[in-house]
Amino acid sequence: MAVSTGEGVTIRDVAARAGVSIATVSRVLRGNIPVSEPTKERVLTVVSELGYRPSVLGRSLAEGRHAANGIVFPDLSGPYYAEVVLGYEEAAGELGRSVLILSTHGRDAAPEMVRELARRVDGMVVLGRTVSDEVVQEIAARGLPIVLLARSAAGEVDSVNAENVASAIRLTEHLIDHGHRTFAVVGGAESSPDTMERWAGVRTALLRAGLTPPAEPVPAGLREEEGTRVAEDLLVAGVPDAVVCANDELALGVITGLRAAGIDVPGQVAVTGWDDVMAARYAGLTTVRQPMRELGVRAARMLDLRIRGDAGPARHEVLPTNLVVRNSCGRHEPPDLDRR
Amino acid sequence: MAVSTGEGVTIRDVAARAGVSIATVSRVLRGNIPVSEPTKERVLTVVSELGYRPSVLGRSLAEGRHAANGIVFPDLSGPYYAEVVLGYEEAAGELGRSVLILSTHGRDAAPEMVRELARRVDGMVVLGRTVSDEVVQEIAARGLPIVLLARSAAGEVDSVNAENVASAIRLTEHLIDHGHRTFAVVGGAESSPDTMERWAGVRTALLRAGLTPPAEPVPAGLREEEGTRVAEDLLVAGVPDAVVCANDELALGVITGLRAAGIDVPGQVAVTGWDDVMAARYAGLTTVRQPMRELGVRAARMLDLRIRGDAGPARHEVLPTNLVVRNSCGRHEPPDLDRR
DNA sequence: CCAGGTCTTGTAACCGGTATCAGATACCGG
DNA sequence: CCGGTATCTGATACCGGTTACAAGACCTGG
Repeated sequence: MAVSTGEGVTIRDVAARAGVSIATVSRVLRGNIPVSEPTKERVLTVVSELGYRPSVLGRSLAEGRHAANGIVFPDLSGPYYAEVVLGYEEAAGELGRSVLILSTHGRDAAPEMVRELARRVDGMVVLGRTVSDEVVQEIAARGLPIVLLARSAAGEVDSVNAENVASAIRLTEHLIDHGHRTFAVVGGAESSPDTMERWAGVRTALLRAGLTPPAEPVPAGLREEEGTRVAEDLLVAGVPDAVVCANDELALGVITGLRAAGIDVPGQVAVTGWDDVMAARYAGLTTVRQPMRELGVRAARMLDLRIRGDAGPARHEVLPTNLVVRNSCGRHEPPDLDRR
Repeated sequence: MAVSTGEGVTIRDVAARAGVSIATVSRVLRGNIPVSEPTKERVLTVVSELGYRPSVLGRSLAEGRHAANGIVFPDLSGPYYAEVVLGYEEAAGELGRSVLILSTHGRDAAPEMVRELARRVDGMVVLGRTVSDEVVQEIAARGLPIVLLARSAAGEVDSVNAENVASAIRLTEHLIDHGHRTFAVVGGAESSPDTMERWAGVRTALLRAGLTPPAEPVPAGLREEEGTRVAEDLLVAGVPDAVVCANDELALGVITGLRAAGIDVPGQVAVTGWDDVMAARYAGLTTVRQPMRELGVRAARMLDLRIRGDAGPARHEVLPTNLVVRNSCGRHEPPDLDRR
């Protein structure tokens, strides 16, 4: 009979009750070394009687691995990181690995928290600029597989990124086609390598068209409130033809701010975002969609390869993105509100 | 000099180099048992020379605890779960605990995955109806602290919930004030205890007003596409005055579907959601806001108490929610687009 | 000068598994 | 009937920590 739910039952209990040594129990359970049929059966019977399940800790200590992956991200607010993490968890789960998450929230203790995480996993994904390159290098040098996501590759470390430059060029060309001539770019800056690439794309397209790119991005956090604040600043500094924002939340905030001041969007100013979050559809925001979930999935698979011992030079994957044209960049005929 | 980055350095290496026993090293590092000043200093010197950091696995095995919490949720898509998880991670992090996540995705293997998670943590939060009560009870019976979130309390288990009934009554009364008389409720059903409570509230308010509540909710998953599908069904079955949806995504889908068929929302039909996601603001959706992040924080704290050995009867926290009136329930003067 | 107490430290037994090595048993052909 | 070889299995040394127990050094008061 099942004596208990299995809590506290150790391999020694099973061995004693089955009249075998712990080594034999281990062999039966792992299945990698042959055990005679009658013995195997006896052990399995006892295992199910006692509800025995090997301790994860004991096994991990003996095998020297955790069967767990980590992922570090700045924050989960906004759909972007949440989707990436979800894709990551799903893929990692299918590969039989648990997932430890760590959100840095820009805390000062972030490097120490990341190091701590590194001691609990067999490999980890670092999302965006959550910790410095030094910390990443230090951990990688220790032999822990790392995959960088949405972050320029540092040294010999694998990375997964969404395509930024080409999409930014397409987006900017579209705006130019609408007749827009003066541009502002908002948000991002060095804290986010992704946005730097986008701004480079915008710059390239403008120069190609013989237009003057903005000197530098208007500083702003990647949140709605920041967008409305920036809108007010733009009203004072002079409103450009087009405002290209680092992400959708920011763009939506800018639109709200401009409209509150009586400015017609897109009549007087075009505004664009990045990511294609759900609210972007309802606000008619022109934006660029990136395969958020897929980014997480790819990172998980890439990491798994390394954990399984795959060597070789660093790999860098770049996933394609899509320009999604809606109304906020200027009216089209007929107004296009679908998801494209 | 620092010989290495600390990888592979064990307590025995430190002990040997400092000329003491491993017990002494352990004592110095834990600080719970006095060690003479000169010895302590010598040990600490070696520790920093070698960059020694105790193994998480070794320590956990010896102490019989993981210093990690788990959280189980159905999915991360949509802001609701993401925000809850984020709040949870933040609070747990401050309490010095790592966070393991598990998304069930409605997989058949979910119970087994949850059991596996349970073997890796000191306690866990179960969100919504991800696994059956039996599994929850089984794990709780094993002595593992569990907190249920957004799920009716099963037996003697702690729980955190957002208030549902009173808000549903307020929402319904508001719709009745608008003059709506026939109602449909969409989505949820038994798979989500939260929605059952909401429907009970709707029912109560309708009965109080002498109106006939809908026999049962229109079945639908909690996603936009499901909403547009339901809208089509409603067109055939006859459109009610008001459609109360289980969450915002669903409501937005319904609105899209109805408008595509030429129905005026809110002119001909009122539609409401639940959660107050970002898109709800841009779509002018009347909804109920729940403190998603705070739910996660409370669950983490409650769990931590239990892990620290706090006994006593099961606790149940209920957090307040807010009715957020916008346009989708009927025109107000002046149209109210703010967040309220 | 000695019994008894305090401080400090080392020894070794855990925690719960895995894996190596060697011994026991059964089977084989010569 | 015997040595040699597979096949199974047990004993035990790990993995890297924590901690109970005991012992040695030193100090104190009677």
